[in-house]
Amino acid sequence: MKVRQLTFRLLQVYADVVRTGSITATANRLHLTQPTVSQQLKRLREIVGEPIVRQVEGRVVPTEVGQALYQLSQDLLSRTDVFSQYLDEYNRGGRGHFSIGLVNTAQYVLPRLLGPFSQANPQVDVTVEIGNRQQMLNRFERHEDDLYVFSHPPSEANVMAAPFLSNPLVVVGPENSRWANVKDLTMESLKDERFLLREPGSATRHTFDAWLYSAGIELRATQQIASNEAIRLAVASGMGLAVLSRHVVADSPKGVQELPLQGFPLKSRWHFVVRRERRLPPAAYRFLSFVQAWLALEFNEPEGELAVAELLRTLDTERR
Amino acid sequence: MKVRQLTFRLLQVYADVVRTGSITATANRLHLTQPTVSQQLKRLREIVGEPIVRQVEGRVVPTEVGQALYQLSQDLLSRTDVFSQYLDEYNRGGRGHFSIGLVNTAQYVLPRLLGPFSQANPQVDVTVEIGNRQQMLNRFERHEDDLYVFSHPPSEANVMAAPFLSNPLVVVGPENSRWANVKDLTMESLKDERFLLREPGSATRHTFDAWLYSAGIELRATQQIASNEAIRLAVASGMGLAVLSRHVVADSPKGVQELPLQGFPLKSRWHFVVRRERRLPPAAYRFLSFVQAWLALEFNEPEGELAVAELLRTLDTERR
DNA sequence: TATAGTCATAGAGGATTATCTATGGTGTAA
DNA sequence: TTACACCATAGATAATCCTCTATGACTATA
Repeated sequence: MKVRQLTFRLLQVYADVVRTGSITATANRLHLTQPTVSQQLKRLREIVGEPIVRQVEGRVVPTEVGQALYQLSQDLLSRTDVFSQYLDEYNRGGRGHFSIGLVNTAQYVLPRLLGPFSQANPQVDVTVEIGNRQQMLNRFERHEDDLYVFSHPPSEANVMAAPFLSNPLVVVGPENSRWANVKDLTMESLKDERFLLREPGSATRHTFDAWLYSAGIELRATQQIASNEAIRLAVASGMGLAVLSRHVVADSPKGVQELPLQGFPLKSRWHFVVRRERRLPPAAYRFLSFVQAWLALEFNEPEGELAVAELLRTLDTERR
Repeated sequence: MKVRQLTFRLLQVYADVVRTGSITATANRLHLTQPTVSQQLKRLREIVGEPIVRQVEGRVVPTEVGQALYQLSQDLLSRTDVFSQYLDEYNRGGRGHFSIGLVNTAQYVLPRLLGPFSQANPQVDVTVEIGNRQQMLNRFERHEDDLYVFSHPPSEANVMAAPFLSNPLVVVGPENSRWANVKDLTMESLKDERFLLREPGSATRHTFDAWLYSAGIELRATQQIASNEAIRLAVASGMGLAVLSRHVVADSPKGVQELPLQGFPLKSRWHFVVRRERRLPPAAYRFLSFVQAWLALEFNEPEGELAVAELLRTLDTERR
């Protein structure tokens, strides 16, 4: 058999001829003329190298080989159909895979979005990558993920960012800290306190450093700890103060409390970041849509909802 | 997905690209140029409507959709391959089906050919139709079978017949018949005996009738019985004499014996009969080849072997 | 035995495909 | 950085395919 020349079209036509038992009927059903169908059959016979139909009492009936061919056709066509359905589902975003890269702090919030999404879309497989800002930037450079969450989006051309959720940075101290009820508390008063800081690659650290710099303040004592969670525990045990995302504290606030420092909370927002040139997997698109709806319902973040909507609109116009 | 335009060739090329991870390598393996393969991929992508490969560190790797497509390709190609193998086997005659129509007497001999053949070709499915001459002629007219065995082939144009086995018709009487040892026994002596005859549609009857007519003899008493077996039993129980194929008697000779009548045995031969315009199934062809060999080995019928060889040769030249 | 329906074949057009050579871009590795 | 390997694109050509109309052959039914 000359497999190379075999076409799915031929199989489709052939299968219909076998079903209807008539060349003319198939021609009508498929909006072709009768000679066209005849010729398709002829070509298929040449490909197979063997007669596949013959006429019996005015009906077109498959030969023995033809029957085997018919079964093959049905088999192949239905499998192709399954794939086609998979494709549709994939394009609808209800199936498939995407990966999302998170900066550390975002891991305290994103599960609240990813959880419901996965529940609603069990066929979607999400890979979550977590690291500090610098690590995520590296992944971003290498195009390793489909979607990123940054506090400060990399300022590159062809990058789109949607600030979807506020990420207030607050100063925290241990429970019953002596600064807790001080009025008009300023950084000046705290500069002799020991501050527990994230490592330099971290976004939280970066933001705080920038603020300190612009305020012209230099800290006396600092200690570097690479995990928000470790910092929270250290603060609780009285090792010092720290600047953390309010979400980190809100998540399990035991042993620490927010201090009412002037100028705080520092405002920052998490951004969804995507590359313009990279085609976003439909599942990721669907996730963004999901987030948009969820923001309004659960997070009361109308601005974020708008930003995501805008992002989706841009993605829409870019992919066709 | 545009299934209509999908080709097996495209899938073959694509599958090879995925396996090798290189367009150039595939081009070499398939004896194509690199741009050709590139374009095939492009076309396949257009058919699928989705990117199917991308480049990662110099290698061509399938996307998520591409992986699903690869699996599909493997699946479809291997199934097609199975069909292709079936086709080969079918053409070799080692697989498939044919039907053979036998006149009654032949059923005493043909099992000795069909049995070994089926044993040697377990994948071949044979339908055996049995009837008297007239019934077989009807089937023959309607093209109902692939192959026939007649004593007297229908004299039609486009019919080929190969006399493959002698079918001597003998006169039989009961064991210890008083005619058994008579010298120079003639029909004249027997014309008062009762003869048990097959029905008029039967070939045996027809041959005997013709012989009687040419010999100018008319029988006194006859009785018609539609089965060779029943006739044999009736003869054994002394109801009369009969003309039967020697094969019928040889098969289980109890209670009857051949009478040494002058002019007997009447010579006749069984013929394989096929229509010229009908393409013989390869399995039937293989059966004829088998018979040819078997005739020499087991039946000592060199003439038959030659006739079958001649038939096969003609069939060979007619089908290409 | 007409007649209507069904299929095969011939001929022709335009569209699509398969394949090539030549060339340019891009990323990898020395 | 340079060189090389690899892939994409453009342009061209011959083959093939798809589809049509026209027509002839066969078959079953009225």
